[in-house]
Amino acid sequence: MSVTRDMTYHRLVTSETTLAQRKRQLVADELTEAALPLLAEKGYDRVTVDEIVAAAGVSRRTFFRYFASKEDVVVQFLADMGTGIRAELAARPARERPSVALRHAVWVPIAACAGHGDRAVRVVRLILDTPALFARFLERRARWRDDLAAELAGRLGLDPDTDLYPELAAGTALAAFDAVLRRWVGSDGAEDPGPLTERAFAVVAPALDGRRR
Amino acid sequence: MSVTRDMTYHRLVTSETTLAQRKRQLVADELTEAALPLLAEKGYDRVTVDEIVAAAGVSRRTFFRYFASKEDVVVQFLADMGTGIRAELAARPARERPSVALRHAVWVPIAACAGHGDRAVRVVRLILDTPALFARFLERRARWRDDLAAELAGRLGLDPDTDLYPELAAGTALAAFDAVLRRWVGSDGAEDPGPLTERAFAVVAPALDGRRR
DNA sequence: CCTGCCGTGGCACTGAGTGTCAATTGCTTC
DNA sequence: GAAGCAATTGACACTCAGTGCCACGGCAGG
Repeated sequence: MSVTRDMTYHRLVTSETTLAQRKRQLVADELTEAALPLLAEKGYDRVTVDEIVAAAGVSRRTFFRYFASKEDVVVQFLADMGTGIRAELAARPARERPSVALRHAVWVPIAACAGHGDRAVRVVRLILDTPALFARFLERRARWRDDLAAELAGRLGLDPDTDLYPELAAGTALAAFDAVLRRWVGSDGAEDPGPLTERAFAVVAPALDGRRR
Repeated sequence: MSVTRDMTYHRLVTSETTLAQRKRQLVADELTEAALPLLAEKGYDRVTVDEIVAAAGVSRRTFFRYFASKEDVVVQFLADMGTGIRAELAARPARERPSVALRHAVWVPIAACAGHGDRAVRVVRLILDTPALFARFLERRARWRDDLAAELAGRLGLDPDTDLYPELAAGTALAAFDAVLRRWVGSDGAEDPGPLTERAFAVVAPALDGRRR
């Protein structure tokens, strides 16, 4: 990206993020803040990009400099979650049972949702109910699975090309994630996702911890 | 759809499918036959719908009467597979272990792919490598999961609103499906999907057959 | 003051997808 | 065989997402 090259020397480093980066984040937030209420109220495909940019007060062209597609304005926040999940798995103790380590990894995005209350419920519902958004979400999820599988293979010293276990375990853990997410949004955020997650992993754990590889 | 109402009385019923339906299938096949080589060779997003219809000898407008989107010309065949999977699960003996019944259900689309040889390899590779197609594929897959979960709940007498098991089992079985499909296409169709499927379900079975619900 | 850099807006263009209508085809009925 | 009827098709126009290009304006440093 080569965001900043020369500026970095004299100023900041104090805040870990560049001024330009923060300005960029500001505009991106402005866009999403303008978009989400519109999309939630009228429905995804009944809102045009022109309406969004009009509400945000920027030009149409600028929108596509911040988001690669109309879908991304809703879904992009999932991107960094992927790294968060993998990081959590990497941070778990090496000898911890896979079912426990994976449960903590998957808990990262669930906690992020639960922490944002009704706001997150509305966004997730929008995603799950809009085919185009749901498809993008599943695409990201597939990348999460690959990340988790790679991390698992590394932690267990397995060859991911030979052994089916890593991607099966990752896929199974994310199946649990799906179930929890759906229940949670199905209850309008009322049901506590913590016990839900434990119940889901109780069902799935025998496959994750089983000795048969 | 109300395809035919009056005609059905006097003619056919012999072939179980209407003449109009077969004609429709003929045009649809013509389109896919024209599209797949083009897409496989040049890459999905470097082929326009205009090129496809030119190769097939129909108008652009007709294309969209047969396929709701450009993606569907590649992915549509997955739609009927969904019913096939569920039907297979419904046809399995009632007391068969879930891991076995689900393995047979998931074997339906795998066998369909394996039966079509190199042709299927190319299509599946195209789908897995093209983000837009992959996303659509995952969307279908999610519907498979819902179908399987509903069927499982029925067969086991579980309440799908209370019990997490049905959708977890369905999701886990499809995680196995994913792994097998990826290995199979990764080996250019050389690896036998049969043993692969058995290995995958051997890993996953403890969760599918476990008593902890 | 000038100069190079960057973010932005405006504009034109491609390509997917849809509504509408007129022409055509095929099949029934008189 | 001719008129009528339903369904399919092709052509045209239109909306909207997404992209390339260029010109304008602020803002740094010399």
